[in-house]
Amino acid sequence: MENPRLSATTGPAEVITRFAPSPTGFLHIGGARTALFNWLFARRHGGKFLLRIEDTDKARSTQAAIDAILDGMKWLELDWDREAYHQSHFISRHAQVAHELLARGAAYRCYMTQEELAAGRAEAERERRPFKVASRWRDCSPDMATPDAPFVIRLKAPREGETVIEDKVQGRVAVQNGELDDMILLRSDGTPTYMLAVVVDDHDMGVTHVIRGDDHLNNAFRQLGIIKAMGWPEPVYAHVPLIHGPDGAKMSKRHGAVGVDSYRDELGVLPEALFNYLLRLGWGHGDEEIISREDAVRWFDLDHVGRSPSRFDMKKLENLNGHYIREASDGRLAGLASTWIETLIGRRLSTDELALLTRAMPELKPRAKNLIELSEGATFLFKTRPLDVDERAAGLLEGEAPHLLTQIHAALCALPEWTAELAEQAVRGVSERAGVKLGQVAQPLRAALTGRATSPGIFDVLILLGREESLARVADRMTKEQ
RNA sequence: GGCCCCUUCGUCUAGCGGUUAGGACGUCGCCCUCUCACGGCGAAAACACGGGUUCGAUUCCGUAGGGGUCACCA
Repeated sequence: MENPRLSATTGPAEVITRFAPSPTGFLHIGGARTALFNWLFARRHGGKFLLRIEDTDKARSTQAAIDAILDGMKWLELDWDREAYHQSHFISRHAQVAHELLARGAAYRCYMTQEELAAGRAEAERERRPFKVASRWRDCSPDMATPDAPFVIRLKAPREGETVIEDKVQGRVAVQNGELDDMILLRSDGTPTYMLAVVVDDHDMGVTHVIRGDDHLNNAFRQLGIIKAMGWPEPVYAHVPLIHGPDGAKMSKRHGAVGVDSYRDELGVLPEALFNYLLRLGWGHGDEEIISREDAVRWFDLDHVGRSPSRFDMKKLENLNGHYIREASDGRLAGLASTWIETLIGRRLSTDELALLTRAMPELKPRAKNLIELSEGATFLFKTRPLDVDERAAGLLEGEAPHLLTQIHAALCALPEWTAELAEQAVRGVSERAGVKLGQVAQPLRAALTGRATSPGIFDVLILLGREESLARVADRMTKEQ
């Protein structure tokens, strides 16, 4: 369906979207998706994507939180246009609009006290009916007010009729105006409320499309009251459903990782994987699953954003992450993994070791679905003898193993050249002579070389470790001569 | 509780009155194979329920279930 306001628009109106997080912690995974959708929509239409930090709640806003949000945005490469705005810089403008509304008779000074409000709520509670503020100051003439008493400025909300939003995601949503009460625009200390601030800022910034979480849909009706009273153009709204945890409730701390920083720093997720995952959570483009940034910008639209909330699925994110790890360059992955490896082995990696890690990447990559697994799979390269051996590897080194390893050692020692092909011939030769399957020989060899029961292909391991180190590790597990 | 929104495989989704209801993750089986992965092939798996319109409904209405929101927070 067409939005009448849009079709009435003449000229090439530039699309302007925004992401307006409140800096009370990290960049929330849900916020990241909201930011992503806004970014995509703006880029898709050649418009602007703005960032505005909603820091008017000074008690809860911190610089660290602001930094965390900017950091997360940069990591996901969601670049914004112009500077990062701070809502707190505009409070006098907000107050100005509140007074303009007052002058227009669209708002009024309300001298109700906290006690009166509390009493009203208690009464509503007792009568089991919803509480709506009904201020007796609404229709008073201004001179009746007690000049020195503290007051708030409330919007004179319409009481008849209904307010309608043609939401790009939710469709037509209507609410009876009787449901809306006179919300506060300016607090008794003169500071603006969120409801006023967003509307004023969005208008001043020229925001054309408000794409945000579903949890703001109810707010939109009240915000529209301000917009109409000021005679400003209504933005196009798109309220996207929230991301839920596996249990179906709004994503929160108890669901584990909610900040994008923990996906990067604790779960070893690549930004392109999270980008792709978040994009597909609540939006689809036919059967496409692996979607590049370029295609995302080319394809993104609001029409295909789903109307129902979606559950966060770590398994699918990891699958995507595995895909992007396999796609990533060996050098980049080595750089990323080195940090984890260094904490695993308790020391820094040398330049040579970083080069070795890069060389090993083609064998390591397909075996990891996050950077942690990638790093753990690489540690055998950097361990020092005698190797620590895990339980399963220890089992592989029992019985006939030392005897077989002695033969392997002899065969490998005899190699004229240290190549995977020759090593394979040698090891196969040992298994044939011993009359056992290759696995019977390869597994003890793997345990001796890596201390683990799983690793990259054993002949690749031999090459990566090199002749000297390989032979020494095998020798450590051979039959001990008496 | 009032108001608002939602409902296709376990999960993310495609579908826009007629399809053997498609894909992906996950699960299971097989293949590949020196282990684990990767990769390949295949399987099980969904339109919440009840009505109504229609020759026909995953589109309409109720019910149920889920979610969101109800501050001098944002």
